[in-house]
Amino acid sequence: MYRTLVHVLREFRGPEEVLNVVLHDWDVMRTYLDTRSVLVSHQKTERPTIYGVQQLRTRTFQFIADLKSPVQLLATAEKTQSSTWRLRAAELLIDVLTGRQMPHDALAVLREIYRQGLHVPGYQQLKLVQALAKADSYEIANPMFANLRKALKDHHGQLETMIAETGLYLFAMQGNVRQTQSHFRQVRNAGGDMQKAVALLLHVHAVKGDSTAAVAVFDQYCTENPKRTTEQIKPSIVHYSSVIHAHAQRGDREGMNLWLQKLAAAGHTPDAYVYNVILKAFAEKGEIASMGSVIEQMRAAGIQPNVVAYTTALSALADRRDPVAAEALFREAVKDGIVPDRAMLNTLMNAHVRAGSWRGVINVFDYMIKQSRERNVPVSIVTYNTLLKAFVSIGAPFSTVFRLFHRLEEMQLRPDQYTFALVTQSACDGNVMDVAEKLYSAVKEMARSWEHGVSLTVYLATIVMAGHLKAGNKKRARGMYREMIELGIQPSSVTFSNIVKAYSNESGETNIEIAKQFIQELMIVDPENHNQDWMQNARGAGSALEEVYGPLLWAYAKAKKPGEVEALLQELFAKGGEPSLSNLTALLDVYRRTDNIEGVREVWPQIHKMALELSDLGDLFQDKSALPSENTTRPGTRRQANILAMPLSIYIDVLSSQGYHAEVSKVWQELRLAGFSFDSHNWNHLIVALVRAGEVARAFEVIERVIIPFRHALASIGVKQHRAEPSSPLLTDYEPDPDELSRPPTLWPTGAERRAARQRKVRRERVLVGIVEEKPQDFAHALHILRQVSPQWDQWRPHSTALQALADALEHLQRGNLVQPVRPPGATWRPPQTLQDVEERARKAQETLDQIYEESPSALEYAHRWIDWRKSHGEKLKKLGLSGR
DNA sequence: TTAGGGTTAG
Repeated sequence: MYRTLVHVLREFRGPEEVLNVVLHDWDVMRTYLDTRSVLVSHQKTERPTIYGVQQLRTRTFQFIADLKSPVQLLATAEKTQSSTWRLRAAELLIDVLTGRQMPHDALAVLREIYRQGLHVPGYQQLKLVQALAKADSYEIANPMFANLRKALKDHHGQLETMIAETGLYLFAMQGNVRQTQSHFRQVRNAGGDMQKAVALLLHVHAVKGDSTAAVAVFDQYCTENPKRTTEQIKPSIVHYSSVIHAHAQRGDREGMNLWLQKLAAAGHTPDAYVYNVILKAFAEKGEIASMGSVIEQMRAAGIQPNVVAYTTALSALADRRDPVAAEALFREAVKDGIVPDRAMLNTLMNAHVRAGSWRGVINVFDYMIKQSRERNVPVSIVTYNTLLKAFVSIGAPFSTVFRLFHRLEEMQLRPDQYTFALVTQSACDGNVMDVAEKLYSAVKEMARSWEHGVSLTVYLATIVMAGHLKAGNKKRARGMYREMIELGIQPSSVTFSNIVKAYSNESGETNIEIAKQFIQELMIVDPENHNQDWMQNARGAGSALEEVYGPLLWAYAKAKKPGEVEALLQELFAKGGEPSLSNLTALLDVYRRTDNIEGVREVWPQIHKMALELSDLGDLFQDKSALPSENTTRPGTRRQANILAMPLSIYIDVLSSQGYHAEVSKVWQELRLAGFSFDSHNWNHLIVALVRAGEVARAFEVIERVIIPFRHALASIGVKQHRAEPSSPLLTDYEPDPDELSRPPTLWPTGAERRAARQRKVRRERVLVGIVEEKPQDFAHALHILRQVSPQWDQWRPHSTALQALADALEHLQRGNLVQPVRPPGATWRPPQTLQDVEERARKAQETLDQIYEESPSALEYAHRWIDWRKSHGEKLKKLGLSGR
């Protein structure tokens, strides 16, 4: 009867009337609705005949959740309803909202009823703490739990058990091992639910990546053997999956496989959670192809990838700095029926942040703000942290970042450890180390009590230490390192990498030797002290080794010491490291610097092959055509497949300087056909290579047809001031503005450009004095401005080495000479033999000049400007030695 | 489906 009544009321009177009737008949209704009632908690297992109870409960909750503003309703009721009514309403609303994972709405209800001088029972509040913890809102959940525990400390029985269980949940989710263990004992002693308790104890070790501890807990408390001790339980799939998670978290694939086998042997089939843990392990290692096959397996097993699986895959694409692939996958997810949530949108936004796609960042952010207004749910600190990261990467002045940081508090958003890390990073970048130290101390102080939900991590300590190293203050860096050890913070491979980098980058043999010695000491295995814990991370020991050895490898490469590079690589591989794009490129570079063409020819194919494997994203997509194609003339929208850019520049440079011009052209074509894209450095190297090949007209053409249009297209993307309210989080949903591409290319520095540059400078200064205040409501405003004053397109220009080569060639042609190709060692060049020869060459030189005038007028102007500039600055240039780019 | 998975910092 109630089921029918509730439906009819909802249909004809709306959700408010549903609530009214439920509260009016509360004495009866609570039997069906209250979680603590016998009917609800046992109906599933013991009273299957009254299954309608579950339906009534689900539907009623759903209808009540449809209320526009529960807080408003309670506020109005203050004048019209009794305190009993209001209290019941609050309890019910909190039940409904926590149950539907809307803890922040539930919190608003709690605050309102508290304002009215009424108090909700501890049960609902503890449930709310758990829901907040599940939503990662520890900064709210922790103080709330601390207060509740104090207020309820005299209660015994059920509530006491629930306090212990809530604490267990809260600390397990946060990875607080000590508190989790202590609450686990409390739950056990109070006779709480051991299935849940063991799962949470396993979970805390999983979060920490401590697989040894997880296995120990499993062995102690779980057994498939029916003869169990009183404290043992029969493990469920949840327990197995936590142990798998623990292994995944430290990048231990063998351990994962072993526990997958155990899970299967116990009669379980991997579910969505298990698959997602595996997926995450591959995502961390950047193994896109493996992720593709896991997703395929999921589908074959009848488990459709859900929003979590897609978010995991998106984060792998964000790590690759590939926002276009991320957008394509996001689109495929939506097509697949996924409803994107906050985490998924944050990940998409982060993909843009990592790639420096500022327009994409602002678009997703604006979309999320719009959504949050419509749904009346505030945007979380995670989103603001991601935006803050954009400010830090674009190089926003510290004053700007600091203002934004303070604004967060005004907006009642609590900064967390990520926020502090980002602001501290900005302080280090701005070389205000005393401020960085102060921020560090503030976090250290907060971390002393768990209530703040902020912990002092290896990230923050590494940021500050690296800041001191970059400022050249080794003494303070050492101090920070000592403090890490004293506080029991395990330094990571990144910490060590920064130390190695600092010494490797300094000139002088001693420093490089110190760096080498430092690594040797790190590698000494002492099982007693567990002193190699730094190697354990989700990306695996190989990646940790790579991070530590990397800076030294490059230092030896720059110092032209191929023997040292080779020896170090061998050592790295012997220790368990693997050939990577980065370490092979260091080897390629040292061979280039020492003119070792055989070495180059040996390494390049390995790099090429590796890049092909790494850049293959196809497996991730169901629809293989979902990825936008290459070779579009619009640089902002190309898939970022430029992982080969640096080794390619090195390779081209070697080949062309040794006279192997046909090979340059061959490799360029091959890579283009394979779908790789080239960056500005590649094109500039190609210009130099073409001049070395005697192909001067084609060298000019590269500037005319590639560099200038790219520069122009990228520059004009920043021109638009207007920010429309986005209807989609995807940039690719917007038609490109035809104006952006059709405007004729301009040269720098023409009058107009110079004016524009001046304006940018003025605007940048306005940013410095606090553009943040201009639109206080709009957090992304400063980024919107910065994006325009900090032009990423500036690298799309002819570099000085390219201009130098072109200018030389031009003058050579103008004197009537042909530009002779560089020849391979041993090949001979025949000088002109007769007068006819000379005339013929002069005629050809004139032809080339004509062709350049005809086809590349803008490029030619660049070269002329360079020649003029070189004449006036010739002496200075000689002194400077005309360094590289 | 009230125990487990995804988002942000070096």
